Amino acid sequence: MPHDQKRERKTSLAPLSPCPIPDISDDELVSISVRDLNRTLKLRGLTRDEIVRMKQRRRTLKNRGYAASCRIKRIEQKDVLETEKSQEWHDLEHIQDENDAIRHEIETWRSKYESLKKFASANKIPLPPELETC
Amino acid sequence: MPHDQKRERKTSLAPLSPCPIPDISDDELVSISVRDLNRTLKLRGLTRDEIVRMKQRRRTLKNRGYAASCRIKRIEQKDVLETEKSQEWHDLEHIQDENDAIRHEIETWRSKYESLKKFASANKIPLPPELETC
DNA sequence: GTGATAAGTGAGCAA
DNA sequence: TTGCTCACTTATCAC
Repeated sequence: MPHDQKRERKTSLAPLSPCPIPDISDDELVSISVRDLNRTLKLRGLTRDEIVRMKQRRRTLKNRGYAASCRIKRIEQKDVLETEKSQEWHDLEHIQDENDAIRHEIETWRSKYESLKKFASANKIPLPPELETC
Repeated sequence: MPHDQKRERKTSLAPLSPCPIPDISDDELVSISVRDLNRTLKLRGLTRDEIVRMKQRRRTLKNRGYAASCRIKRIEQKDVLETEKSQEWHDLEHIQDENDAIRHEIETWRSKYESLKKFASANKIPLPPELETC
């Protein structure tokens, strides 16, 4: 069995840099605007180093999300390709059937024509040259 | 321009654990057998900790290779899908043309048949009922 | 232990 | 700064 389930980290994510502001969750940190983040950081009186680490933490969290979208996108594109391929296969099959039906129809008309020719011939009915073709 | 060149790490890879045996290259480390590795490690009299680190380094290097194959495989599979899709498209186009040609052929035979019918009708030639169809 | 793959990290490009 | 994607690391899973 090639492992079907969606895999999930059992370990807590790398701690990143320890968060200097415990009451800002990761979710908040990534969604807050830069402007608001700066204001908050300033209000809390964080050191420059702490600020840098918060910025980096934010970037990392964002990257985590980008990576996820990137993987999802890849899977979807593959899915689209497979769907289109399958659709084309059905189209091909359909047109193939149609083709067979048409070939059969040709045979019908050709046969009708032959019958008339045979009838003419059997009854010694002369046909004009342009109708003698074939 | 969406960046076409094959990307390459500019930074030296994560140093992993500092290599306790400078004269074993990464290439050698991944290709050597476990048996030989153990022998070498023992001969050099490495500490247990150093041995563990060497083992981990080996595993990481191997994983690096696996990841590369995995990426290549993914790209190739996508390539196969696209190639097949393109092939199917050509097939479809081809059979479509064929279809048109056959439809045209039907018209030819039907027309010949009609001409004979018209000839019969114009010359007051009675046809047996089974040839009157259509 | 080996190989494969999902998720996460960091670098570099593009906008 | 943001979003994406590549190469890489790590955790897991199957064998």
